[in-house]
Amino acid sequence: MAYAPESQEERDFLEHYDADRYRHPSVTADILAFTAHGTDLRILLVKRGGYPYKGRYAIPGGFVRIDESAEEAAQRELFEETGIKGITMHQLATYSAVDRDPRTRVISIAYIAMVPETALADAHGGDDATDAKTFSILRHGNGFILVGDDNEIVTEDRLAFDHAHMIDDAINRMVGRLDYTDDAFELLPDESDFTISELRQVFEAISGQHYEASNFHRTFMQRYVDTGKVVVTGDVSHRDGYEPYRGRPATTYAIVHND
Amino acid sequence: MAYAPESQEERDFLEHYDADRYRHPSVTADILAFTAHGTDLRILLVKRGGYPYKGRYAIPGGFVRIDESAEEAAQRELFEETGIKGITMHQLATYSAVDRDPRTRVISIAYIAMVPETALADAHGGDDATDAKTFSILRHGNGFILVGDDNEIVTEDRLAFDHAHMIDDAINRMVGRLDYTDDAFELLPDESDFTISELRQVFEAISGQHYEASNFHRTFMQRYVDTGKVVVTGDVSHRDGYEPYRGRPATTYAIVHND
DNA sequence: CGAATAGTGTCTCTCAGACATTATATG
DNA sequence: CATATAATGTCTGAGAGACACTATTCG
Repeated sequence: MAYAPESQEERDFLEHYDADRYRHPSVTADILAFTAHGTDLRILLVKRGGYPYKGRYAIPGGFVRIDESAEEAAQRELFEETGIKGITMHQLATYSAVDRDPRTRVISIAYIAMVPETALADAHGGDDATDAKTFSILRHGNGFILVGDDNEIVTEDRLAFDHAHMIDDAINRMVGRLDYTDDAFELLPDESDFTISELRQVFEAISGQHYEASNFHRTFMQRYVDTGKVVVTGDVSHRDGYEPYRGRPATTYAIVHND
Repeated sequence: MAYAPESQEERDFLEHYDADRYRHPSVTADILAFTAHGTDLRILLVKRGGYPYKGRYAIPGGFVRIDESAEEAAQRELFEETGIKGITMHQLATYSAVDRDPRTRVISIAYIAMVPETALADAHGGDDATDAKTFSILRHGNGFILVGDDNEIVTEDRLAFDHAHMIDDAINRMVGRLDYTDDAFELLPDESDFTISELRQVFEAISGQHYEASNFHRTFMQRYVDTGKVVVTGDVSHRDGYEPYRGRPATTYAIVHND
C-alpha cells in the first residue's frame, strides 16, 4: 500500500505540499454501542460534563488524531470511556451539517458497536464523561424514548447535538442488516453457549417485533445449523442467575468462527 | 436547529473555543457517478492532471469547505466537473486510513450519484480535471475491469488512491439497495417515458445478472403499477435513434413523484 | 410469411407466518 | 397433577424462477 513517487519532481511536490492553505474542519469518531437486555435494545450514553449541551446525554466519541484512522479513534474512545477493547464495529454514516456543533465546525464519523451486556456492566465513564450508562430504547411511532435502569426518561429532543438522528439511523441500519449478517450474535452474553430463545430475544430486541418461537427455531436450524455456522455444544441447560427453572431445558449452541 | 446557550458562562466558553489546538485532517467529498449504457454499468472518472497519481484515473471530488456540508461539497464538485446539478445522492462511506493520500492526511466522504446517461454526455472535465470520461464496469471474479468507449482498459490496480475499494463498495451497496429502493429509475434516460425492458436493462446493469423478461414484467406490475408508483403514459412507442424498429411496440410508463 | 420484441399464463419450489401437537423439565 | 418452555410438524399463501404460449409490429 506504500505509495512510490515516480519522479524527483513528484517527490518535491509531495515534500512541499501545504495542507493548511484552508481551514480544516474538526473530525470526530462517535460510537453507538448497543446491547440487549432481554428483549430490550439498549444504548450506551454519557452525560456531558462540559459545554455545550452540559448535563445532556450524548453518544460517546472524540477527535480523530492526525496519526490514526477513524476506526482506530473509535476503538480508542470506546476503550477510554468504557474499558471495552477489540469489539467489531461497522461504519454507520458521517454527519457533516455545518451547524451541528455550536463550538466549531465538526464532522462526525459514526460507528455501530454491538456488544454483550456484560461488557457494558462496568462502564462508569472515563476521562471527559461525567457519567456513562445504558438506556433501553422504546420505539414509539417514528421515534423512540430512552429509559434508564433507574427509570430516568430521556426523550429524543433532550439528546445532545444531532445524536437522536444518529440513533434513528443506527436502528434502521441494524434492522436492515439483521437478515443477512451475523450481527445479532454479537449481542449474546456468550457466543459459545447460547440457546435458541436467547438468540430470538436478541432478534426481537433489534427488530422491535415479535418472532414466533417455532418458526424462529426452524429458520435458525436451516440458516445456521445446517450450514455449519453454528454447532450444538451438546449441553442442555437452564440459565443461571434467574428465577427457579421453568420448562424443558434447551439445547445450547456455539458459533463457529472461521478466521 | 439553532442552538441556544443557556448561560453567560456557556456563551463565553463557545466564544473562546479554540478548534485548532491540534492538527486537523483534510476532508474531501468524492462522488461516484454511475450511469447505465444498455446493460453496462458505467462510472465517471477523471484523469489526474497533477501529483500524486498523475495520469491515473480517479473518482472526482474535492475539499469540503469550512462553510458547507459534505453533501453540498459533493454537489458543487460534481457540478464543477460535469455541469450536472441537483442530482439525488446518497452517502456511501467515509475512508480514513492514515496513508491513503501521499500528500497529507485526507479523510474522504464518498457519495453515490446515479444519473441518466445523457447527463454525462458532455462531461469533459472542469477545473482540475484534465480529462473526464465514463468507463463500463465489467465484473470479473471478486473485482472488475474498466473499459472506456474508446476501448481503453483500466484495471483496478491502476486507479488512484483507494478508489478501487470505493467502487467495489459502491457496487455492493447499489446491488443491495436495488430491491428496496427506487434507485434504478434514476438511471433511466427519461423517468417520465420509459418501457419495462429499459428498466430491466438498468436492473441488469446494476446487478450484473440476467432477469427473465416475463418475470420482470410481472414483478414490475405488482411492485410499481399496482401500488401507483408508476403510471401508464398511454403511449406505445419504439425508441428513437436506434436501428430499424423490431418487434411489438412497448407500453411506456412514468414515475409518480409525490413530493 | 419469418423474425423480433411485448406481454400473459402456468407450474413448481422455497420461504415465512399461524397454529396444533408432542417432549421434557419444575413444583 | 398443572404449568412452562423446547422442539416438531402441518397448512397456507406470497413470491420468484423456468418456460410455454399469445400479441403485435417490421420487412
